[in-house]
Amino acid sequence: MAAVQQESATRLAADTWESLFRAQVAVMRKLQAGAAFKSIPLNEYDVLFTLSQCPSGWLRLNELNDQILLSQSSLSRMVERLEKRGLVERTTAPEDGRGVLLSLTEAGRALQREVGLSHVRDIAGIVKPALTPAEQRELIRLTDKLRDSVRTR
Amino acid sequence: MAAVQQESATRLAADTWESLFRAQVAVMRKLQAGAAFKSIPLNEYDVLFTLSQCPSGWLRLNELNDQILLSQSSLSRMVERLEKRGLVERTTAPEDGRGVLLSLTEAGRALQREVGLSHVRDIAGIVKPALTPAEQRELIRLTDKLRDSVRTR
DNA sequence: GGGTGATAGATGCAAATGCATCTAAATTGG
DNA sequence: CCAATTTAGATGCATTTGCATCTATCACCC
Repeated sequence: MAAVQQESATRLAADTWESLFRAQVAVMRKLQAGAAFKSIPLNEYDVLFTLSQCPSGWLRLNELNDQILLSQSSLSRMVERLEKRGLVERTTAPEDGRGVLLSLTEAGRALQREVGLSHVRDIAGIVKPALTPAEQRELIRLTDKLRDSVRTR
Repeated sequence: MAAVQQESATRLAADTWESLFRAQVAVMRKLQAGAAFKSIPLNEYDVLFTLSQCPSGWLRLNELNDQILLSQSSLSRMVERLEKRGLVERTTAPEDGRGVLLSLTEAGRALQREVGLSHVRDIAGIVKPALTPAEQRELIRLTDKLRDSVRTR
């Protein structure tokens, strides 16, 4: 009996992830086809966006890496490319000679804002007709809770 | 007033996607670090899994492509690799000479089962402590609803 | 039925990715 | 205070990815 409950709890957890993942794939496909990402790939936009959200304006490379689904080496090279294109600025961290601090340049901030507007429009076009505001708030609550749990263990 | 409500509804939709996406990234990071994916990358497992779920056992390449977050050409080549490794079988579709039908070989099915077990364990270890069963069911309802809405428009 | 356009996959090629490894800076332990 | 370990990020290299394009089959329509 306990084994059965254990089994179905595990099954439920797997179904939860499966559903979350498939929804993410479906939305992502739509977004990538949308207008916002002709100018810049989603991964790169995500870097610009994350930097734009950062309160101090500067973020450590490894902290950025936690937010982004990319290996350390790939992120290192992507940031190198973004710097070469003048969208991002790099400095060695003042308190840690190994570390690298990143921030948006003015051009990077401008591009993020521009793409971001278009991106938000695309998202709204997908999410608003799918879920009521109350459902959206509940979904935020649940996914935030899930993420917090992952980060703190 | 209407403009303001419009504005905040758009904002809410963007926040919803943001939260869903970040949760997905956080869980995915954990999963990729887990034991299940030493033997096979997640993308490839996803192909095996999707084929294993298919009722008839056969799936068209383009239908598979809808489920998987990969370009058509990348999927084409990945399937080529999987075939070369003896995990997947290809046939030309009987009713459409352009189409390709896919199914798991016995080896592919065995690998999917093996990795799947380990994968499900990893997922349960992440999801169960994060959300109650009721919350998980609600999350499934919302993400299914979102995905259905995306697919039908 | 034959031409016209659409659709399913494959392929050449340049760019991006990840693994393993390397360097340099910081932390730890004696 | 120095050796040993850990951590942050960069780099060589093989693999994977996506874009553009190509081929082959199918669908449409006059």
